[in-house]
Amino acid sequence: MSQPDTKRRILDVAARQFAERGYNGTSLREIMREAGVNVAAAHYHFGSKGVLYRAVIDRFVCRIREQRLALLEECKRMPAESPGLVERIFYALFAPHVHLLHVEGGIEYARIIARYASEPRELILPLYKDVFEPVRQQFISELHRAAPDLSDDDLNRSYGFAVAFMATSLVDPTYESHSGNSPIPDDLEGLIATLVTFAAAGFRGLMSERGKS
Amino acid sequence: MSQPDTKRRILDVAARQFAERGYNGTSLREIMREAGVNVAAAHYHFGSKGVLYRAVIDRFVCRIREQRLALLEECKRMPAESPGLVERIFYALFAPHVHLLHVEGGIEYARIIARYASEPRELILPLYKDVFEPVRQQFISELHRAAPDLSDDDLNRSYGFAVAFMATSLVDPTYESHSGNSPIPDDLEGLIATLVTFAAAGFRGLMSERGKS
DNA sequence: AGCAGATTCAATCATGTGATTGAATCATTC
DNA sequence: GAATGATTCAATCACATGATTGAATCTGCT
Repeated sequence: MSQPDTKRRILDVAARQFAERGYNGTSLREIMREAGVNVAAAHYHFGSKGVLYRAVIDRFVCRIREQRLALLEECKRMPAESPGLVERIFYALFAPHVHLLHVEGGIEYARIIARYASEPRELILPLYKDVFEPVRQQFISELHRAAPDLSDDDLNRSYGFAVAFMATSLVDPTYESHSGNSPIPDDLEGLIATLVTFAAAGFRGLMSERGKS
Repeated sequence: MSQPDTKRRILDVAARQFAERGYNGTSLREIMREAGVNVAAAHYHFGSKGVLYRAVIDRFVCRIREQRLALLEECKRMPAESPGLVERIFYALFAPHVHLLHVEGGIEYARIIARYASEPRELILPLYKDVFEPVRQQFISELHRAAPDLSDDDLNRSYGFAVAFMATSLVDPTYESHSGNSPIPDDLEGLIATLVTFAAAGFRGLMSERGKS
């Protein structure tokens, strides 16, 4: 390679711009200008804008999936009635995502994921089928084991709630305008603890509410 | 007017398309084609694409704000130690939004709000300052009254969590692919109850967690 | 040195974009 | 029924978009 690591530089700049303005709000030309490369290089290395988008995500999505499933595996070895099981399940969901923020490029990934549901369907659907849906099923079945009385609908909703506020809490564009701080604190472990406490308590709230009548 | 209610038809079609593909994914030409009107009509009636987007939102955003503040007013008249106060606060946040789904055009509005944070900054920032931020402050101060020991950070996070999963739970594009159902159930009251239970329990979980050490 | 394959480049294609213009059409009022 | 103002229209502007091409350049190998 003449330029050192052109491909990597494209990926870095693309990640930042996709995170900032979304897929439709970002143009290949703008990416390549910031990366200092010709527009054709993007097509040479990736083939199309859509493939580039997917490549940006693929740099992180697999590692985080592995970490989640590994943590979930530990949960599976716990008895269903273990006192902290629900907390551990949500920890397995949140921790790998939050820990990514201390990794180079992790913030960009988190912001891309936060706007994931708003991106063009044809872009996100294959990603969902390949990666997110299998993970989701594992979590749902583990949540079911922890709360066998909850309906499928309640389980699906709870998981959706957790994913939703995990993703958006890290990137809330309004957070800085009311609180002075960035939505991403220095104390990542504290943030994870807050996420886990809220999600587990909410989930347990549903459990006891359904147990009433 | 020659065509009956051209302006209204533009707003309806624009709402559907903005909800489906977002601001950058939607073109004026596509809107006007579906509405059966000339492109220039959009500029005649609204002035620009950005103003049209704002007009689409403004049709609903005020009514829902009034409803929220009215419900919150009732909370303010309750003593801080009232047993169901937290639930009523979150009810005031969720119910007006969910009830919108039974109103003509309400689903489109909900979907637009769900992708709100992903839209271009210059579009959403004025809307946030004008409408969402004042409402947010009222809710935060009421949550503070219900939980005086929680830090500002916890209050801000809790409110952000609640808004996040309220908005996304109604429009999750993947919901139909795992559960058979639409994310919007027939039983809106049941959905509201689920949202309230989860949010209030999560919030109370934070309260008791912070009270420990 | 010279070859071959990988990489980068400027230039261009076809299409789509928001916006604007000025003429045509409509509805209303006197 | 003519005049007036509101509305709609086809046509066009200036520019941005993703993609492609073929020539130039670089790199590593013999």
